[in-house]
Amino acid sequence: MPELPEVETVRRGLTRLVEGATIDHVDVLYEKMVDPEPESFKEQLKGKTIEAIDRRGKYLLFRFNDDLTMVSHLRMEGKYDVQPDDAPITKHTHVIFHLTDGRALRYTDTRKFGRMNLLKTGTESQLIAGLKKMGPEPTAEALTVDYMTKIFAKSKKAIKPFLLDQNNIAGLGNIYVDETLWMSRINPLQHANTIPAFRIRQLRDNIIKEISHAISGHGTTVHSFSTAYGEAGQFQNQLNVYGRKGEPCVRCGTPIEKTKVAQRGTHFCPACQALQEIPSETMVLGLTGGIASGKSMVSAFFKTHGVPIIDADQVAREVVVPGSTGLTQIQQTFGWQIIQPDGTLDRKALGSLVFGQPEALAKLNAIMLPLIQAAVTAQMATYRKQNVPLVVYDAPTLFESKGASLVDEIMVVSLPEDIQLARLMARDQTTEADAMKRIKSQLPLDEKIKRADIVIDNSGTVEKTKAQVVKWLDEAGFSTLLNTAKQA
DNA sequence: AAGCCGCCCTGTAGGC
DNA sequence: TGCCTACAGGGCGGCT
Repeated sequence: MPELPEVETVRRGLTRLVEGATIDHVDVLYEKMVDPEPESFKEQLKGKTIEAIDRRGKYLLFRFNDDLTMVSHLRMEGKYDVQPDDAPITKHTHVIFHLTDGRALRYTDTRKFGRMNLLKTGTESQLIAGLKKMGPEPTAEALTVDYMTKIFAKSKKAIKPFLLDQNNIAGLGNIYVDETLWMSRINPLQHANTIPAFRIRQLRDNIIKEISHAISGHGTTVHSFSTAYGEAGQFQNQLNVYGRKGEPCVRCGTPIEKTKVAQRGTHFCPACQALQEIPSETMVLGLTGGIASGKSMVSAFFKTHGVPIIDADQVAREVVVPGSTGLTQIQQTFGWQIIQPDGTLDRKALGSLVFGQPEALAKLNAIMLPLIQAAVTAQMATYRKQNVPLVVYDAPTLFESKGASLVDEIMVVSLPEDIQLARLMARDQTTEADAMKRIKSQLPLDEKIKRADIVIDNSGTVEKTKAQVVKWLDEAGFSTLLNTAKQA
């Protein structure tokens, strides 16, 4: 089912194959496919040369000499291919453009949904209903934050059919809508006018990014799409939710669900993309990274800009202070030996009990993780109530401790392993073997990067790292925070 | 006016 | 094995 990236892939392929070619004559085998009626359609195209092939949204625009344009929509299954003129025709071939060079450009379409309209060049944007009202192309230049904000405020529609509507944004279809909503953590049923400003911005960035990546990957092959060369696209290997019903969410591990929204099969993660009854304008940024990666420095940098920090390590200590239910549960599970004479938790003793003991560690996690999650969620709720624009959740084990679905965006501080090793050895005065063991005990960096929205490269100077954070703050719409810090 | 639904088509997967 | 139904989904026309 071609969406914009597939149509663009077809356009590029066809341009290489038939630009400059001249039509000898045309056969129309399925009359309803063309407009005007076949006799006039064939007559007008006789002897015309293909000067260029353009695209607008999911429409192809064949430009001929003498101000003639053919608007072609592939709909669900339409395909073009170029064959020697005498090659046998297949069952679902409906239109054949015989070229003067002995080849033929053929249009095949099993379900006959595609349409071709022939008209005077320049009139197509008025005469073709779909082109007349079509929204901007999903590029950084055409799809502005201002425009998005304006159209979202005006519509009560569920976001899924809203994005499928070509009058709002050109080129998105069922697959890329599911994908970009997952990337942006928006429930497909969320009403457009209830989506907070920071999420609109995320969604815009993700749409632009996803469409351009898909074009680079020559489109997605699901069911039947193939390029003009008859090759399959590559992008289906990069889909995160579409067609992945029941498989774990790449980000948080919750099984992907499939439902029906606006008559369309709809895939989403029920944890990451929860429906927001009372949408919050507060954005929570999850900050993580490997040991000695420089995450703490980035966290401190946010703090100097007045961004509140929720510190996962600190919360983990708070939920086991003397008298807490957390400490009681741990004592009941592991015995009095983990309680010090002053009533506090003996971390060293507990550590040695669970180190290298998967079962004991699982028991400890079963006690700790829900307590930490509850405490963190409560802190987030407080900030939301105060309408704080940005909060950072600083969590070294964000993914391992199931924190990924609690946050709105994930930033990973990244460092090549050799530099990380050197920094860790210098910081903690440990041996190489010991430092390596600790690095290897964590989720691998490339796995974290795969699940991240933003990666901060900390292999350079501190200033270079900070500059990347400043750039993100600016692009994410928090430039006022930067100004505040400068004045302070 | 905005939003919802059925229709256009055919092949295929899954249930019984 | 075969028959039946549901499903795939882009865009448009018609209805509320």
